[in-house]
Amino acid sequence: MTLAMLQTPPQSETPLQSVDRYFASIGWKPFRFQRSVWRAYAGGSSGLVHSATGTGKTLAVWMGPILKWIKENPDRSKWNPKRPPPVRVLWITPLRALAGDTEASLRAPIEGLGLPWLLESRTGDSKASAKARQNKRLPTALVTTPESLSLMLTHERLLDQLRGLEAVIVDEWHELLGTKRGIQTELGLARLRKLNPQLRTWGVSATLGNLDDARESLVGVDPVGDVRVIQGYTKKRLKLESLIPANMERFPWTGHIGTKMVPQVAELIAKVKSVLVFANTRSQTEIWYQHLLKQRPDWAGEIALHHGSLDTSVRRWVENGLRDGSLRAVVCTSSLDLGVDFTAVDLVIQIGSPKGAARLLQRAGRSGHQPDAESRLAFVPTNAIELIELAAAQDAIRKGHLEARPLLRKPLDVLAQHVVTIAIGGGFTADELLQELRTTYAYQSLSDPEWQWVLDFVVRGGSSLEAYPDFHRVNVHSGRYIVEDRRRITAHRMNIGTIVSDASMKVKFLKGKTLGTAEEHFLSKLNPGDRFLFAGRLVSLVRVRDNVAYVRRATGEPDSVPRWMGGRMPLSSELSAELRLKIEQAAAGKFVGREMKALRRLFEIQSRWSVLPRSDQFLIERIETRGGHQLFLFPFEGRLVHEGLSALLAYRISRFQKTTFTMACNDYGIVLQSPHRVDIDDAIARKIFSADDLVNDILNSMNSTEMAKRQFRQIARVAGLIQQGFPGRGKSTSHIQASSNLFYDVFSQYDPDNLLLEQSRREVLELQLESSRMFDALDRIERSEIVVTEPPKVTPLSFSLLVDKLRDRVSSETLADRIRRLQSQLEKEADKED
DNA sequence: TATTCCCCGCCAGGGT
Repeated sequence: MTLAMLQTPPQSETPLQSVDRYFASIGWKPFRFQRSVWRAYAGGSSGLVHSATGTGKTLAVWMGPILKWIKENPDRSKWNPKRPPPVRVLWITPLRALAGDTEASLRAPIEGLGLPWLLESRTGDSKASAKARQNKRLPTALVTTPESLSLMLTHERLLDQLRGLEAVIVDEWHELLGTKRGIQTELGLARLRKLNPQLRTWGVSATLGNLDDARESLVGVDPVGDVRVIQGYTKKRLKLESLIPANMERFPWTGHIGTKMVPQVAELIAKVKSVLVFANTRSQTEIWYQHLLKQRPDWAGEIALHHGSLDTSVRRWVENGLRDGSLRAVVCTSSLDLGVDFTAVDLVIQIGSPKGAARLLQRAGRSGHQPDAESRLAFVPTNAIELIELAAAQDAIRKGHLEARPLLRKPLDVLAQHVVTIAIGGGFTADELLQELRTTYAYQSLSDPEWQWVLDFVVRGGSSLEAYPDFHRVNVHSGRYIVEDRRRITAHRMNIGTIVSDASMKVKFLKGKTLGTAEEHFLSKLNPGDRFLFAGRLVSLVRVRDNVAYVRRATGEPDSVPRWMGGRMPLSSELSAELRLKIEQAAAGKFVGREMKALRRLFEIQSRWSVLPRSDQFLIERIETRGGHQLFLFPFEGRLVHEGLSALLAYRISRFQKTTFTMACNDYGIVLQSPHRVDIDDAIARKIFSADDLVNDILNSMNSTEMAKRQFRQIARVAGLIQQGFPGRGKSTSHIQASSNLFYDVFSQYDPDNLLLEQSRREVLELQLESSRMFDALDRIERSEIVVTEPPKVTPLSFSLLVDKLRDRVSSETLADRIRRLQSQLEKEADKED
């Protein structure tokens, strides 16, 4: 920072001139959109700014309040850095790690303009003393997380200060949108607006498919002043390319690791200064890291790993290495999708399916992280078919068909938590709070009975927990809801938040260094002495004690790579739709782009042996193998939908054809295998693809109770039925699952109308099974021409499904059926021997 | 014709 910048602006300067001078000092000329944001802000508007990452949105929004303040305090001789103004701006960011970085980038203009503002952050990482100090007097601008905002609302004495807040800015709003964290943020924003009805709300977001939802949920249903949606810098240059396998003919039709591409990827990495290598899974990053090192042993120390199971200290070290340019490449999961400005990264490599166009765009934006720099992404297929996905993603991006983030519908678990939060932070009366809640987009349609139910739930535990004082969390005194018990207040504060972690154990060296965490599930299957790859090292298990797995370095080959559970990322519906169009183009003989040209031979095999379906066709392939009769169906709707569909179809067919099915699915299709030949024409005639009665049939076809119970664990946690204990020292998940099952059973039996039960069933349908997408898929299939082929061999499209099925058996047949069938086979064998 | 399954958050008020 130059000396000139550290001076306060000359008295003669207008605020805008001061800001221009600041921008000039960092070598930028403000973009037109940035000035639009300032104008909107000065005019008292709220708004949402969206564009690709690395295009100056943060500064655009931040400068609004700064300009306004300079204008209101023109007498610069009175700017006294020792007496910073009271709190004025709250900046909310979804990542703890981002809070520090954000603070640094917001600080630059404060110092550059010589403002007397105090800027601080407050997250779970902050020292208790800092929080205590802030509780007495908040800084002029505070960077925090949604959870920490919630926590602040439990401190009554903070509320008075927050009344003086002029602006609240939510960064990376797309990241929170459509999640319970986003809902928690909405509730916090409503509270802040209640404290100061004139509050301006601004959001910063990547471009996404449902900007209207993003805007409305950000500002609430009755915003003060008008609301602008401002498109940021649009000229961000983007270069997407695929690494085409050197020998496409020999490139596997299936598989998801893609190590055949290691030499080509290493060559690419060698050509540039620093690279982010994104993989879809943590185990994949471990495998690729090892293979890259094997390919280039001289890169030891220059390449690193980054994923969510690694210890924080390791991750910070890696992030710093990227920042200062000392690392050549980092193999990571979406742990590096957000945050941390790596201006040094000049290439992003994506290994395997990007799953969605918006995600690909976001990742590409991690390179060339400056408005005038070009983002470069190289896609590395792990199997031949995947090349279609990049072709499809390019089309989706070009057409602006980016994924929408569907909003959640008034989840009552989050609401129950928030109500207790408000009761702690000074209390409320029922009508008053209801009015406030209905100003949020999420709860605008909250009905009176629902509201009564929530109040009843936090006051006396609902109708089934009345006998247990532990669940009488809120007291009512002459119409005012408050929490008096200090222990209960602390317990609530420790459990604020909507993220429910999986069961995991620390992994440590015997000497004490922590490597990270791994799933209980994975570690429990290992025996002492078993070798596995973890945190980029080969280690062997020594023992497990007190929820810690102790390991030592090992040599040789790994026996296994940890498989972390976790969400399954299905292909987005937008990308699926583009993919069906690409296949249709191929069917018409159009092969545009390097990816499609490379796939030409594969597509020709597919059409020779079977058919390449047009987008108004639905392909079913029937093949007989040693394993039995196989039906391959290709909705191209993503894994989650296919899981639901496969169970649904098996259920519907078995209602009128007596057979049992073994099923498997991937992002493209479904395979149903049966010991008997299924009369598919009959099945189609009997409307197995009908969307009628879908929900009932889904619930009957799957173990929906078990799914609901698992979903209920999260709901019970968020709603405050289960305390997970001190942060970082959570109770084991098996313990939490056990108590959550208990609640589930008690409610089912004694309180069947409990709205949290209803919520868990709904979340299973909407979130786990994507039932609305399933509905759309069936609707589309019903309108399509159904093409049934009998290929002579397993086709390129079917092949990976066949392999998946061998690996991952999901059977619809009961144990008894299976035993009977095995028995009859054995009898046949015996007959032959006779 | 090998291997699959992201990420994120979180307490603490009273004496010198």
